Amino acid sequence: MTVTDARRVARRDKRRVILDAAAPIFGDEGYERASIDAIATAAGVSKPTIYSYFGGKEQLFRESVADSAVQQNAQVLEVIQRLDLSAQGWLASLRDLAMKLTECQRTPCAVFLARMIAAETARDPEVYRVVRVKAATPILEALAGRLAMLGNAGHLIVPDPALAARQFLALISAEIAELTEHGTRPVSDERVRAAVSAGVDTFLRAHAQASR
Amino acid sequence: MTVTDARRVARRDKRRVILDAAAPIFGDEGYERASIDAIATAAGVSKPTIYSYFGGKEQLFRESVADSAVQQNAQVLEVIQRLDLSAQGWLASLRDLAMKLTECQRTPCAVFLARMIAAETARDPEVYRVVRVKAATPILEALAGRLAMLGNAGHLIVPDPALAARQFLALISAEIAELTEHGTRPVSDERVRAAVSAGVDTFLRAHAQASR
Amino acid sequence: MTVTDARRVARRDKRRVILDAAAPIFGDEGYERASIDAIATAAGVSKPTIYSYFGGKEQLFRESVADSAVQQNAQVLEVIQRLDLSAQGWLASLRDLAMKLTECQRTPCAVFLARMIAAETARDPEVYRVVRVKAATPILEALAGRLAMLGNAGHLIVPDPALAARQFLALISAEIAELTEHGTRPVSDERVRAAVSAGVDTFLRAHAQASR
Amino acid sequence: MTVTDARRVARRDKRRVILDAAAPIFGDEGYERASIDAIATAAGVSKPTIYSYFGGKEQLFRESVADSAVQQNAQVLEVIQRLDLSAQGWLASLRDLAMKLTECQRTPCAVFLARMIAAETARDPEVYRVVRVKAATPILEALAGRLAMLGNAGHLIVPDPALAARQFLALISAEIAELTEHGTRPVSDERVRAAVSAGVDTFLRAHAQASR
DNA sequence: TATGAATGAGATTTCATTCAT
DNA sequence: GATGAATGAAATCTCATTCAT
Repeated sequence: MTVTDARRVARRDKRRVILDAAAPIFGDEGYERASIDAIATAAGVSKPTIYSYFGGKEQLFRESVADSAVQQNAQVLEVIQRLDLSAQGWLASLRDLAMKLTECQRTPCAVFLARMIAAETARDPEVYRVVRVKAATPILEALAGRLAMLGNAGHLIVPDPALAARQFLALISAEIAELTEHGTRPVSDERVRAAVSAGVDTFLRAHAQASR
Repeated sequence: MTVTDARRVARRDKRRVILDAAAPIFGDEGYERASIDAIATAAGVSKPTIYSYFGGKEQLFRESVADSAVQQNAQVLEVIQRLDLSAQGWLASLRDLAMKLTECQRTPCAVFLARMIAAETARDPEVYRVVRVKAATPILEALAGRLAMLGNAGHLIVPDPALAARQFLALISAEIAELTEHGTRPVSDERVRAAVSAGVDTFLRAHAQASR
Repeated sequence: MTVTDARRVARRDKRRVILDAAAPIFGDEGYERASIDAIATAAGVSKPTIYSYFGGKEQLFRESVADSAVQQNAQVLEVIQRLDLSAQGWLASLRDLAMKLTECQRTPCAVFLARMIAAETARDPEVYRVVRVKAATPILEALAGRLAMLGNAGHLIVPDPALAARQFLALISAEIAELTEHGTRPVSDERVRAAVSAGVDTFLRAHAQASR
Repeated sequence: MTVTDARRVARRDKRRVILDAAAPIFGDEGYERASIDAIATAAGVSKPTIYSYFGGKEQLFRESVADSAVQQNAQVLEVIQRLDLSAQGWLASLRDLAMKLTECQRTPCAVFLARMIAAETARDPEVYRVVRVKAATPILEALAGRLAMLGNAGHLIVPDPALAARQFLALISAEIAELTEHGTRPVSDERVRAAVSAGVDTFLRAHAQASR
């Protein structure tokens, strides 16, 4: 490995350290309240270092959002790909998928993304766009694909898989915000499971085969 | 009318003027970026006047949220109460209700509330709570009541009206965020109508009578 | 009593009420920190009333100082006039006078005056001047007169009574500031008495007749 | 000298510059009227620099008082240590000491301290305490020690040196406040000398050997 | 390259003072 | 004559950003 390579790796490492420090602070405080000072301290670097790596607060923020979106995407895609399509297993596996997706949504990373989209998209539409490109769309497409497979296999009626995917996500989280008081109250897994299940039930009823 | 009454009215009017000026600024800029200066200028009063009426930025913000929640509640409740329960009318009226609710959700007032809940609840959980008490819960209960009536009338199967209400709202807005790119892009009524309709369709399929 | 007279009395009463409210607030907070609002509330009147009676904060302050000086003067003069000049009584009476003067110095009114002179004379020399005219000089002259009488009576040697008066006051308070930590600590009468007595002793030694 | 050392020196220098700028402004204006802006301008630095060095107005004030107390202490201790104890010299030297102490008391630094104690101790008792620890007590002890030496040498009768020290200071300044109208009027050295001398005379009479 | 030091700009908040009733 | 309401001006303090080492 050459000296230059070593430097490039060091750079990448420090980028990672800064991004990992930035996300929870942006997530907890919001864009405005989050101070570069706090991020620098948390990352164990000095402020000018952050400026040299990212250029400014806004850019750091965007990269932080994009980075979280990528992480979120990877996590969720893996979950989706595990859906069992077999005749015996698909139903239980779909319920399981719903729970796993809900867990992913309650990850600090996902909470951060959701908050930033809601809070900062009006100020900077790029925030929404980057999350859509790096997470929302791939996730929806993957989920739509899997639901289509369930349709093809004759387990469900899925005339519009993309729509079904969106509705699936909407239904399984329909009760979550109220249940957790927007993330300000801890809730037992039991109750989360019940809420998610109710969403899956409705989804299944809406897409059931006539015979069922 | 006595002098005191006149003063009380003047006070109330000025409160209104300030609240009306504050909501869009908080909504556009978020709590931190919104400056008292800007709100004062928009309201046509001086900064100290705002402090004398509301005590401080945080209190003004809370009152602004509460005020918007009350307005939102009034608007939505009126829409819900217009649901036609008759055998011939209920289906078209339910579709119409879904559209009207969606319109209410895209009102500046509702956009403001949604953004503030997402952005500021982590900082101040009271934000979520006041909106729940003054808007979310009454709206859900009213909607649940109406859906129950549709159940009683034999038009739909509604074993859990409160759940059905939440899912109804979730389904009709499942596609809206993506469609409008989180409110950053204008969208034709046509496309909104299609998105809402798809949600209603799914809801109906999930709650259909066996005979249908 | 005519209507006009009644009004004049009412005016004087309200002046008194305001002055009585102002002195402790100025005394506790200092000129800058004391707010007209607080004084108005304490006096049970509105701010504009204070402005109509006194013209402004600075004038209210000056009148408050002058008023306290007059009160202080009256109190102290009465104490001084009670000095017993008789051969048997003068010594005990002088000790008693020293204690009474010290008590007068620890009165809220006197503490207020002392603080205001030290704190505000640099900003407004008139503060010192008015206290000197209305309190310090009359008090010193009265005390000097009494000490001269003790000299004439042959009890003490007092070649310069005015100087002796100043030194008497200086000596009896030489230990007080340290003892009370500048008024921030309560101290037993016992210890105050001892400190004052030590001052009187020194004074007596310095002005003793040869025979003593 | 390393880079770190150079920085540490630079920091210390800038601290000094700020403290030197702050003392006269606090002294002239008092705590409340003194503005950080004015101090920053006088020191030739920006406001945030002051905040980074001292944390806030209150802390800057305390450090300013402590710093002045240390300076005052150094100055006065040096004067006291010069007291000549020899049989031929002590009397003239004591008179000289009294004058020098009076000059020290009229220094801007001492005026600042006296004013701040009187004006701000009620708000923050720490002000008095720090001055006592860093200046008043050491000075009194040093003076008491010297007076005790005069007693040991048989020049004066000094049964309680600490008390004698306090009274000495009280007597030599008994006339100063009135003479200078609390520092608002310039006074000839001649008159100051006479006032101080009168205090020393009384002190000497009170502590004279029987033979004298 | 990385950093300690410094700052310009702007935020909230307070207060003495005046106006209109 | 007395007051509720309103405001201009100024205070403290914070922060993103840059410079010099």
